Amino acid sequence: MSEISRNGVGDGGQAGRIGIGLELDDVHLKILEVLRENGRISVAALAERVGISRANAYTRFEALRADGAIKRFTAEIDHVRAGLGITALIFVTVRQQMWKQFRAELARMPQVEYCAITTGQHDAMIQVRVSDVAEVHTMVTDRLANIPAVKATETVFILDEVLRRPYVLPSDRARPARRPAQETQGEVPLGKMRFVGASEGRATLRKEG
Amino acid sequence: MSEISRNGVGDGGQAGRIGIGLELDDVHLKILEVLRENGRISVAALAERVGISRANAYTRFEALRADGAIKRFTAEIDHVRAGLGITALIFVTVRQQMWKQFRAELARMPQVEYCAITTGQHDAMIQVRVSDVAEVHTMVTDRLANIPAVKATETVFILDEVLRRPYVLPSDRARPARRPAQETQGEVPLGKMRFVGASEGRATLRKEG
DNA sequence: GTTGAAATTAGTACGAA
DNA sequence: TTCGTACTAATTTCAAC
Repeated sequence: MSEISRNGVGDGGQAGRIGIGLELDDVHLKILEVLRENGRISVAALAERVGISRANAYTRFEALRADGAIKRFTAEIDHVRAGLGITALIFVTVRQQMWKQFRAELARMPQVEYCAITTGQHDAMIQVRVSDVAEVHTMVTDRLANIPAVKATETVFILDEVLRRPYVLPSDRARPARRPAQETQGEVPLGKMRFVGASEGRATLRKEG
Repeated sequence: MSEISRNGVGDGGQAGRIGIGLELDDVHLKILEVLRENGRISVAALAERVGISRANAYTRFEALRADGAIKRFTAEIDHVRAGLGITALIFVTVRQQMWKQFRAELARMPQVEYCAITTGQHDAMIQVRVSDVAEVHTMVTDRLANIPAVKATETVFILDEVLRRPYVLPSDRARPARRPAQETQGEVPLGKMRFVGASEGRATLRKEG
């Protein structure tokens, strides 16, 4: 139910300022690294693992929280054990200028775990978790189809979740500089690698919601 | 990097056993509910919020952990503030019987936050977080395209993440029984609601990886 | 499954480097 | 800023009920 940060594709090129507030240094990143693996670690143990004093750890911990770099702490739950063995992705085409309504309806659907607005053929992708396949059908034909904002949907099932990392951090990609790209440029069938941009009028969608 | 549980679409219809081990009752679910919102809450405070004794809370907390219903605790990090402002979805068509290789390569790509095997037109969806759009291009044409297992890709960008719930739980959908479906059946353009099954041979893919 | 008291640990405050 | 220490509050453990 929480609004989360925007991934401005438009302003991403400039990069530069990481946050309006806190400037994250290596120590901050290391704290985040530890915390995403073990969200329940004590600040004392955190300080030791990062190699700073307890007082410093408390200060930085609070700063990261206050700044919003850490949004919240959560338990990762095994949805299958919790009785929600079915996961589906529903790609939604949304009628323009009806995003506010769409978002409001989403908030009222507890089965929805994630929703992102995307470029490409569809306008949004939502991930739902339910107990059986019939419920997916009910959701799509009963709930989504009744939202005027929804023009069309396409549903696929998730057969297996191969990989889930708590959160990717910049420090993860400690690659030795940028790799020379020409080693592959010649032999790779680039034609099979499609990038799908937004359809017309989508650039303004974010402002409406 | 962690393998996570399978969502067996095939065995989902039978439902029934939630986990081999622990049978989750209402108290367990309430504990999970609290924990997914606040992963750092003390067990003492948890006990109070759930309405049980502390000793009981400790017992159940440990049981949930041991059983695997709680997989881990993690900090939700604002990727934009962390310097990874670009999120993209890459839909991948994987050459059959090369899943093991595909998974191995995935594990070596730190930008990948999530990967799921899906039914439908493509075989897998991966979500990546990077600092700029150029890095997406590099990833797709440089890394993914070099994996023999990858037949084709389709990339879309995430413009906005509208909703993210820590984890959906069965107790969320406290709907008053099953809603009568006929109220909508007549008027909804069901033709616009597509369900996309797996292409041939996909049913066996999970065993290979 | 609950309560209460001991042992441990966490969180705060503050002076010094 | 960061560190180290001392102080206070809270949590966890363990016992008996």
